[in-house]
Formats: sequence, C-alpha cells, structure tokens
Amino acid sequence: MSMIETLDANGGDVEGSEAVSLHRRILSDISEKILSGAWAPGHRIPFEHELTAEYNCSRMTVNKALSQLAKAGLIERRRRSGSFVRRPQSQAAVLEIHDIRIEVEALGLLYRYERVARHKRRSNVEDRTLLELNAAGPVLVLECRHFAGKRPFAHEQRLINLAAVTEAADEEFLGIAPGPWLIGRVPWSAAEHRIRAVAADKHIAAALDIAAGAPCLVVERRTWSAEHPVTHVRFTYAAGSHMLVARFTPSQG
Amino acid sequence: MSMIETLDANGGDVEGSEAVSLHRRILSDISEKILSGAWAPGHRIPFEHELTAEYNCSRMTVNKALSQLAKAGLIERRRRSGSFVRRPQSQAAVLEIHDIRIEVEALGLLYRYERVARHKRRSNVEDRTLLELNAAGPVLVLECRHFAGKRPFAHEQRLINLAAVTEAADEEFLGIAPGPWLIGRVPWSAAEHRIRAVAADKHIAAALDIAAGAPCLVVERRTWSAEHPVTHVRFTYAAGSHMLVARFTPSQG
DNA sequence: CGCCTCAATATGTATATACATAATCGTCAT
DNA sequence: ATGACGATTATGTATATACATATTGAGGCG
Repeated sequence: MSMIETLDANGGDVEGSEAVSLHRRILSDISEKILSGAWAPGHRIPFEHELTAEYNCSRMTVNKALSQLAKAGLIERRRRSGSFVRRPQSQAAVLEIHDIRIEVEALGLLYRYERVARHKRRSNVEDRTLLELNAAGPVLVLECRHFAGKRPFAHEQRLINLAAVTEAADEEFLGIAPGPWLIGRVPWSAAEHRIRAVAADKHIAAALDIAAGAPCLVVERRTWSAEHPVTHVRFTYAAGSHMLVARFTPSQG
Repeated sequence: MSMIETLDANGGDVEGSEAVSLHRRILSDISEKILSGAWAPGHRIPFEHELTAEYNCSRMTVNKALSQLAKAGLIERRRRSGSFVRRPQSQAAVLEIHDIRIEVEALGLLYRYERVARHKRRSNVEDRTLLELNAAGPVLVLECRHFAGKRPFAHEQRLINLAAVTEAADEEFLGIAPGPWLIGRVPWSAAEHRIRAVAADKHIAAALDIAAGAPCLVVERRTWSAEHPVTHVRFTYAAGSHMLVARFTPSQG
C-alpha cells in the first residue's frame, strides 16, 4: 500500500517566509541539513527531547515533523536508538501522465480526436493477457487517433473490460475519447505503466503519417479499480513529437 | 516542494488484521470508501466530530488520519465547510529508475561496465544548457557502455559539474560507473527525467551494435544537490532491450 | 437590494500528559 | 564466556484541552 504524497515542508517560501507552522519549520530545517549533505547518511539526528529543547516546543510537535520525515523516507526511526539519516534508496520519480488533450493544448496546438474503430467481442487470449483477466468475458476494442493541429499526435489502442464497466457497452466514443470518459466514471485504484521504444509497423506508420520502421514512444497503461481490471491502453507517439517528464523533488521544489 | 511518500494505511493486512493503530484504521476505512467509489468525488466525508463519535476516539486521532488523506491528495479540506473527496487529478505514477547493474542482473545476465572516453574541459554552451549552468566552469565528460552478457545494453553520455563535485576530477571511472560513484557521495535533492524515443545515429548504433536509424529509448536525467547542478546523463537503450515501469497504487499494493 | 458586521463552525496547530512498545544495556547467575 | 532478566530509553499512539484561523450564514443597516 503506497501512495504518492506531497510533503510540503514550508510551502516553498521565497521571500517573507513567515506564518509557517512550527512542525513544518522543524521538518524543513532537518530535511535541508540532510539534503545539503551536512548530515550524511547514517548520521543520528537529535533525539525528540533535544529538539524539544532546541525549538522550545512540545514533543508532539517534534514527533509530527520526524514522523513525516520518516514516512517520506529521509530518515529511519529506531526505538531506543534514535533517528538516522537514510541513504538514498532508489531513483524514484513522479511521472505525471496527463490527458492527451491537455498535452496538445499545452503545446498551443488545436486538439482533435477521431475514433477509428470500435467493436465488441468476447475476450481472446491476448486480450486476457493484456487485461490480466482470468476468465473470458465481453471486451470493447477501440482504436483512436489524437491530432495536434493537422498532424496526428498519438495513436490509441484500447481494451475495456465490459464486465467491470458495463456502461461502456452503450457508448460510441465518437464525441469523447475513452480516457476522459473513464476518468470520473470509474474510480481507479491502481495503474501500471510500461514505457518503451519501438519501430512503427505499417499500421501505426499509416495512422501517424510516418515512415514504417520509424522510432516511436509507446506508453502502455493498465488500470484497476478495486481489484478489477478496467482497461488496457497503448499510446504510440512518433519520436520527436512527445517526451515524458518525471521529477523527483524531495524538498526544494 | 513535493516528495514521494508511502502512505501505509493498514500495512496491507491480509489475515488477522489487528494491532493496527486507530488513525491508520480510520485512514484505510475512508480511503477504501473513496477508491471503491462508494464516496464519489465531491462527496462530503463526515466531520471530524462525527468520526470522533463513530470511532469513539479523540479529535486529534481523527485529525491525524484526515490530514494524511489530504496530503495524499485523496481529499480536500475546507475550513468551516468540511472535507471532500477530490476528483482524480493526474495520472501520477512512481517511476523507479534503478542502477543499470541491478537492471541487468535482474535479467539474470552478467553485468560488465566499460569506460569509453573521459576528458575534462571548460563547459561550452551546450554543456551549460544541459546542466542548466549560468557561468562557465570545469566539467567532466564521460562516455560509457554497460553490457548485459556479451551484448551492449546501454550507452551512457554524462556531464559532471566539477564545480559541484570536485573529487570527480581525480576519478578515472575505469572500475566503477559514474552513477554508483555519485550516489552516496553526493546527496541529490532533485532530479528531472526526460524520456523519449529516438533513431540511433551512427555513433550510438556502433556503440550498441545495432543498425543506424533503429529505434532507441533515451532516458535523460539531470540531478541537483541543494540548488547546484551536479550531473546530466543520457542513457540510450536499443528498442526491445529495455522498458520502464511506473506504478500507481493508492491503496492496494 | 447590497454591504457590513458578527457569531457560529470546522479545520489547523500546539500543549501537557499518559501509557504502550521495542530495543539496548548492565547486572547477575549459571 | 554466556544467557536470562530487568531497568532504561526513545519512539509510537492516544487523550483532553486550548486557542488560532478561515469561511459561511444570518442579521442589521444604509
């Protein structure tokens, strides 16, 4: 059970940094010491009762700050021993994947959506692999294109598990793309993304108006809602037309 | 200022779910209601004093749970009005970028590292763009290859800002790759990744033993340590040899 | 009707206190 | 030495309380 969370230390103060609650100040003081390297990994940070004296506050206030640092992974707390600076673990970054319309409009281009194909079928083996389904059931198969200005921007191949999203069976997806349609309608509890580079096959090349064999960025996403597989989608972007950005900013934004 | 954090609701209880602190139970109860869809976006969740009565506990305990839910982005709290379920904002996922040695060994293959080139120079305009440096200064330029078994797995082009990491000037990087060398030595406070697909140019094609023009996945990472740019690295992987995985799991691991 | 003011209300933060729990350390007996 | 055991210690969780702060809603007034 993990969750992405924003640890707002002191609200990104620029000038006039006041009106900051005390536990946030303690938190940002300590994280600054860690991230600047002043307190190296393994360093024991002051005990709660020492910080209590230093900041002239109650232990609860110090505890709140230290607990948050521990959850953020910057420190490790050990009973009877104290709290220690953890060594950086993995290069984990937050990857924000927005709606394609947003991406296109952020480029200052006109967004257009086109549904290429849609049909219902009983899931075959490949569908069940993609959706991680155990039993056969009805699925909706969609193919769409997203345009930025006049040029095709992304190609979308999507499977929707109709057992999980029955209402989708009656939707034509002519006026609205499946992504935005699903968001808000189905609360998703988990998602997995796979990102890779591929060479465009003939079909993709035609859809994106590029040469066959040209490099493409593929982002596949599988989504679950409360243990039920909901959808699998594969977005294909021509190389150069799109780039993913992921950030890690432990404390200074 | 954001940070990746693990919101451990109830520790992923399977059987015998006991010994869970009360505020975690409240937290997981509410997040379950939200993620299952029982409480739709916009729904007002009970007031603190109502939950206080429901769980027969103090307001501080309820507050702790709700504050964490708010920081996790699941709910929004408004004074005088109450707390409301937020609608899913963006498809933010956690992208873990491991050391290449780990990636290779996870495939069951033998890892080998090779330093192709290394030289020091005064940063040129391109270097300063990549590192986001304002002034000129010494940089270390490195080119390396990472092998999986007999085949080249990744090509690495790296710039190190010697003003920020003076010790790197004396390191040959023959026995150790720059990534692991930097980790642990330099506490990094921020990182930005850019991921895209490109066609291999002649140089990359030769280094990775693939055809020129073949699709490649490129991961670029820029790293800062306390406001100072530390390094810029570009990893290039042949299509098919590598794939990135990013996950979002709000509550069910 | 619009505007101001004030009271009511929910959340935000902090305090002092209490007991539980886990880990370590020293002591003592084997 | 070695192992058992209890004291000590730091953190983990929870309580009751207090006041601050933002925002809503009602009432009064021009």
